[in-house]
This record gives sequence, structure tokens and C-alpha cells, in this order.
Amino acid sequence: MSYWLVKQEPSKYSWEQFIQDKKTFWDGVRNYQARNNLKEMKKGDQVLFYHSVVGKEVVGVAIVTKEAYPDPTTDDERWVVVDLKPVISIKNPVTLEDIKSHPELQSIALVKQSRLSVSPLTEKEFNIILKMGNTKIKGV
DNA sequence: GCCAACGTTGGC
DNA sequence: GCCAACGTTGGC
Repeated sequence: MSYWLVKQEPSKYSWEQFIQDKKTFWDGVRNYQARNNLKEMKKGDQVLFYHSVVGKEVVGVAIVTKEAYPDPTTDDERWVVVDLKPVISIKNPVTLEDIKSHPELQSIALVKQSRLSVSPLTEKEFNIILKMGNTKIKGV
């Protein structure tokens, strides 16, 4: 089981939209590092959903339902997408400020490399963020 | 809306 | 293969 964080601008694809859709394929990744992370995702991995630019906060948890496959929105075979399904909304969204001020979250990619749209998290980091959001995942 | 940081592209 | 130029992202 791995943990990830994905970013999206809510004006492009918001968590609320995602909830309504019940699932989505994560397209639009055009960065090799992010792409490589996408390829590493396994079915059942948990993914934090972060709103960039507007809000700048972690708003929900999703789960990988289908591993990387070619991006259907482009002919360019370099790019892949994964399928995600929303799991739970975070009660108290965890802001970038919160993350930056937490001593154990200083080294996550969201802080160090703000432009990377798909980044790995350790289990510990994942759990800290959930806890800060006052959110528990059923059965975990 | 600005600008710094970063990644990518393309000329040499 | 290097590096300057350019485009994009995202925090402020």
C-alpha cells in the first residue's frame, strides 16, 4: 500500500465535482516526474486530493481503482492516467499553511516542490494530514 | 496580477 | 550534450 498526493486547481476539477462524478480518470499530467509517480500507483493506494491556487488545502481522500493506462485524451503515448474514486471528504481541510507549520511535514513534495502535481507520501505523513483534518478512514 | 521557480525545448 | 530561451505553474 502506498500513499500519494495529487493536486488540482478547483477551477479545473474540484473535489466537489469529483464527488458528484463518483469517479474520474486522472488526466492532464504532462510532467515526467508526476507521470512516473502515476505509473507507480497500485490499485487500492490512497490518494490525498489537494486544491491548489484556490483554497490551497487538502480536501479529500481518494483511492486508486485502476492502475496506469494510456491517456485517452491524447494520442501521445508518453502519458498515462489512473482511475480514482472518492473515499471521504476531509472534515477540516488541511491548508498549505498547516502543512508548512508542522515539523514532520517539512519535507513533503507539496512544500519542497510545489509544482509537482503527483507526489508520494509516506504512511506517516498521510496519517498526520488525516489527523490534522480530523478525519478517519473507515476500517483503517 | 505579478513574479519566482521549475521543466522543457531547441539551437548550436 | 550543453545551455539559453521560453512556457507554465502556483504562492503571494
